[in-house]
Amino acid sequence: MELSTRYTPADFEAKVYTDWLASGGFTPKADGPTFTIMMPPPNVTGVLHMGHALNGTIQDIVIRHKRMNGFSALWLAGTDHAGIATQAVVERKLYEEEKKTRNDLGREAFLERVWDWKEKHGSYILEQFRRLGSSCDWERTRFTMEPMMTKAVRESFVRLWEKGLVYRGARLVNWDCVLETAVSDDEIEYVPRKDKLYQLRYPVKGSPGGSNPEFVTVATTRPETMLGDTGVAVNPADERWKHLIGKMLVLPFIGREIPVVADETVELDFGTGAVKITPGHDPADYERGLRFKLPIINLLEKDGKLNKEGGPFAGMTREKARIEVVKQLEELGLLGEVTDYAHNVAVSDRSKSVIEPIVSEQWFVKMEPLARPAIEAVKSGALKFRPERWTKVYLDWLVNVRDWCISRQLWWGHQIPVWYDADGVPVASREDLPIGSPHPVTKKPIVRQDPDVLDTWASSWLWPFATLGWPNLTPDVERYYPTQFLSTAREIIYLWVARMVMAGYEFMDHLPMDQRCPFEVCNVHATVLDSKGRRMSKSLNNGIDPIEMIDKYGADAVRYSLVLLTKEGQDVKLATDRFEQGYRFSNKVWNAARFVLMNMGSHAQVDPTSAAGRNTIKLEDRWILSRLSRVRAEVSQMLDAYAFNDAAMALYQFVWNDFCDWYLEIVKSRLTAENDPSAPVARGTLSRVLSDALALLHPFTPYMTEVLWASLNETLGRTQPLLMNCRWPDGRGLALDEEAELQMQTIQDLVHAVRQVRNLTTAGERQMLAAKIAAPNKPERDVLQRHVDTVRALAFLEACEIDAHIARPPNSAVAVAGGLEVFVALGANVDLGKLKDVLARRAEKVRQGITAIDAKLGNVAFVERADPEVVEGEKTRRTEMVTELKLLERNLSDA
RNA sequence: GGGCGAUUAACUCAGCGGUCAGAGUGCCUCCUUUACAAGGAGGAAGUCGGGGGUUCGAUUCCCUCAUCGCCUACCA
Repeated sequence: MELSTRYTPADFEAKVYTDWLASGGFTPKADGPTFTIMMPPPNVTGVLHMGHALNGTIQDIVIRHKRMNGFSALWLAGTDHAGIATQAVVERKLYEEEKKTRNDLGREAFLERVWDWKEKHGSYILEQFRRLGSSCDWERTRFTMEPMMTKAVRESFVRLWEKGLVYRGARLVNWDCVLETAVSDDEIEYVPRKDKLYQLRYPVKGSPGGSNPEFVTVATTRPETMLGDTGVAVNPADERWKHLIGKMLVLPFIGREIPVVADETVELDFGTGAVKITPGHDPADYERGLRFKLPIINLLEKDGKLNKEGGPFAGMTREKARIEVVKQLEELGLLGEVTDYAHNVAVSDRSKSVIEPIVSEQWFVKMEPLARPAIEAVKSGALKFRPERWTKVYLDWLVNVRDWCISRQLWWGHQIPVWYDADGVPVASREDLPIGSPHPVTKKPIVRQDPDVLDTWASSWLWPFATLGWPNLTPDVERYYPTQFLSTAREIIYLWVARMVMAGYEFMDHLPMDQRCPFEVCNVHATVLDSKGRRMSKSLNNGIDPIEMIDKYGADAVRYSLVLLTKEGQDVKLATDRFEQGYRFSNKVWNAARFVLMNMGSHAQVDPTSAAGRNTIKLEDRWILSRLSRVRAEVSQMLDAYAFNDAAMALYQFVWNDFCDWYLEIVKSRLTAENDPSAPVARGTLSRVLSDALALLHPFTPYMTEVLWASLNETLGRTQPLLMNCRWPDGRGLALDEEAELQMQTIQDLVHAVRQVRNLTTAGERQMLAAKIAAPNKPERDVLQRHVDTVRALAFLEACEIDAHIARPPNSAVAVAGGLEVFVALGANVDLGKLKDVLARRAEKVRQGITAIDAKLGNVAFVERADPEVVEGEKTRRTEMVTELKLLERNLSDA
């Protein structure tokens, strides 16, 4: 295949993906140990954002790495029906296009619309994951509302029901008056708002009327809720109100008599020190109400209008009622101060309407018994968080876990599998109970199913096993559960992660306890922020579209950039130009591969690790193979430890710095020279290093490496499977070669010094590109003399003389590298000031270094207590520095 | 109010008890040499947020303060 000079991913990404699918796709092989990842199912309404792209990249790196390591690797994807979000999307569309509400259509017809929408748009985000290169087993793609999930949801619900963990009760829930549904605490956001703080006066029962009645003054931001007040709380230590504790107040408008109670949680210095208690519409008051056994009064209809409990205000919207209540209190002289007040208001995530806490009949799940094993899971080490600190977040939530309100007044979702007889006796059932059929317990006819649906998380908490076929103990359940790795965003640690762990322990009870935890590792990935450090959000319109970036730079570049930028779990500020780093790297690999390929052809190759290879191998070959050996081991170990950033960095440096900057440059002359006896082994080394490097890079940049792999196979006439299905490099024949690395280091230091001095002068100032090098140290001198051609080529020299001692030529530029001196002769009238400055600066730095070391070595405590190796190291370094300083000083005085 | 994280080069970030503190970008100088100019060679650039402490030794560990961010919480 002809490779373009520039890396153009758009040319091949789609084709490569097709090839992957054609080769059998990403279905895990039937044998071998398994490794499973469950993708957090994105909302069907979702569009890929940077967080998804990062998380998709992480999971794909892991699964490809495991696949190459011989695991039967399953990455299962799917989407979440996302109750409120999806229903809202379809409702909005319905209204925009037909001016109809869901009630106009009726439940069944509306649900058909939602399914239509899902069929049309529901795979969009998974297509986007595919563009990223995600190697999910698409044959096993799931949806949280498909029949097998429904079966699992019912099974889990009925089991909890049978254990007495499901209960129905009048409880305070967050009510969305626009969507007319309860929403969980997790679906609420708090927005700062400027409101008024009103003081209301409640007359004390039996106090003299007329001009000087006695009042208790309370403060509130929601005066209309006073209609539902059933008490007033004061702090028992409050001198202002103490004497009224136990007295009754008369609630204006309603005339209800309500007690003054003593409650230590009332702040003395906020408002008036007296708190109205509205158990029906305030979470804190609800708690207080329970404590003091106060009646609960519900003031609101489902749409937020006041019901008959609102007395004269019944039928008004809550906004109107607020205005009216205040007005009429004022007229009665019962309104105290009104002050400006800034506070946070709870708003529904979906509808953005103000949340009303409201008492409502809901289904709940008792969480405490479920939480216990989930807590134990982290304590026993069965579950590990990465970064570790998230363990605490997880535990804090579980230890203080509150019962889970699982009913939602929506249509889109799993309808609660509870049926009632005519007396309203509920029963949960795995199978539908048709109307008229006998109630399994009371034997009376069933009259209706509960109209509510379950919270979305009541299906997604079953994701790790329901997607495999549970409650049936299918071969997939047996084989792929429990999973090994979960990667997700921090904000769903409670919503999803903790609940999956609970579900695993609760429902996978055919397994022993130590095999029930649904995943071994929970990786909490970084949050991607915009360049100013704000969250990327639709409302701010500050998001960077990953697909746009893929179009521009390629999926590999997007993946590599994200991994290079995100150090495990640490938030990352992102700007579009950051993707250039990944692109440049991809381009570099691409071109390095092109270079290798164009030097292969039909030329002879010798495997550098073979006996024949060892006869003709040269220093640079040994060196790059040693570096390869090192990076292979490091990357393997880092990926096993899920240290993606470290692994990507190590590969970046190996490919760019070691392979491209040094090895390719050194080896060029051997490849172009005619009949160089060391050329075949150079080619062998090139193809070995490229092969291994492509394989090591494959999990990170799957598309590009696959194309280059195919080209390499073609050029070498190799028959090899797709790189995706190849084995992870095993390091066969490779070993660390300390000697080669040390000798190359000497060459690199010298080349660097020559380039330095070269670049201090212009072409006109140099008589010729000739350097004289003084290397008094024999081992160094031998290495350099043996590789003088390499030095000459890399330092762009025409001539190079290396000797033990060389007198400094007149009018020459000097560089000092360790114990080496480099001289480049210059023309007669060249100003050497610039060169002297460099030497002087360097000398100063070395002098400071020596002073610092002397201070350490002069410190008795250091010499006695520090690690002997450290002391020895300091001494060695001192000797080297002294040598260098001498050379620097000599050359400074000469010049 | 509690908890967590961050503060290192102009910018974005690594490092995290002991080699004169690193990368990418940007900046300066030079180079069209046949893998790559989205490249190559070289260079400048940092009292590692402030203050204490532990230690022979602190950017690294502890305390504290400051600033920014996130999560949590019943100040009505």
